[in-house]
Amino acid sequence: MITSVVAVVGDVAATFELGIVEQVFGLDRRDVGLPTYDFDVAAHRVGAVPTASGVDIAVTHGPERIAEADLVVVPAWPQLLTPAAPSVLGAVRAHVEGGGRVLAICSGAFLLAQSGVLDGRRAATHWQFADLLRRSFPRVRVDADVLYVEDGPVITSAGAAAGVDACLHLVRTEYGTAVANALARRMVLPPHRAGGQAQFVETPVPVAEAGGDLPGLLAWVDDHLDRPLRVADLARAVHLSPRTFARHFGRLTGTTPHQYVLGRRLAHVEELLETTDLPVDAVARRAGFGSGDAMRYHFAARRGVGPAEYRRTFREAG
DNA sequence: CAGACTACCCGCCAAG
DNA sequence: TTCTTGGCGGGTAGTC
Repeated sequence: MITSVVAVVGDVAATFELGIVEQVFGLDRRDVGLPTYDFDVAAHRVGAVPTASGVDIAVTHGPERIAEADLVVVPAWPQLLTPAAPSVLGAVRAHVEGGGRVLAICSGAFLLAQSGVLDGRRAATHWQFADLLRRSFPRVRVDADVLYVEDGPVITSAGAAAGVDACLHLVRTEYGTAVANALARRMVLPPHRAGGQAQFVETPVPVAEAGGDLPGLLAWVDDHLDRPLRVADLARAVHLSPRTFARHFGRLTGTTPHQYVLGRRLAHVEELLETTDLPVDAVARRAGFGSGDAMRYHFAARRGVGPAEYRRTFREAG
């Protein structure tokens, strides 16, 4: 359970990325049933921190705040290879070694890499910096093609907006799909941005631009998950050949039609497990799986636990 | 849980 | 020429 969150900034703060973290962890949204956190911003020393636009941020906490946090977020590290203060790096390292979680957005992966917590781990960063990160920290397994990566206690994400997906993913793993969806609704994000993959997401972000009826089709799929939804049928629904449909689908969503449907089904399963007492087999059928066995197979593969245990965990967490 | 059957999907390529 | 389309093969993932 995460109750205390600290965002770490350096000599220059990135307002957009910091704003994402503030939106997710810094605002009181108890009115819609969302959890609240003790949220602070910390730097290597207390005082004014400039932003790229010249507006200063007043930072009132030093590195010692990191030790109190359950979650450390690095919204960005615009200094890239410029080393962070040893006190900050040490605190981040100790935090992870003590079992704490960290989340980096965009260039924030550079601070984590400096601290050593990315050694041997998969990591994402902005595509613009992926090569630099790889060359500078050979022990980090940089994945330039994903929105975000979760490797043990460490989550790293690509460019700024992917930080939103990473934050939602973290909230989902800590508090469940229902809470993450409520947060997404409050932030006016489409629910399917909240993907459903356990370890990493290839790019489950449908972009509502050119692509004919695809966005509409995705919404329709979400409302009819209990149907068979074969790829050939979906292709016919938008008047494309299966081959062309799959190509457009991949370009728009970064995943394949079948994998997308599977992801949506699993997300629905999670929600039903959390919010209803339906038997597991009934949950499977409602989510479009032909059998409980088929559903358990995928659920365990992506979530690491079986559906029954998943439900028990969330019921106990209350 | 193994095995058979089916669906998926990605490289390839000819055609428009 | 360059780009998109859509059929095909066949290895793989998914289903029962």
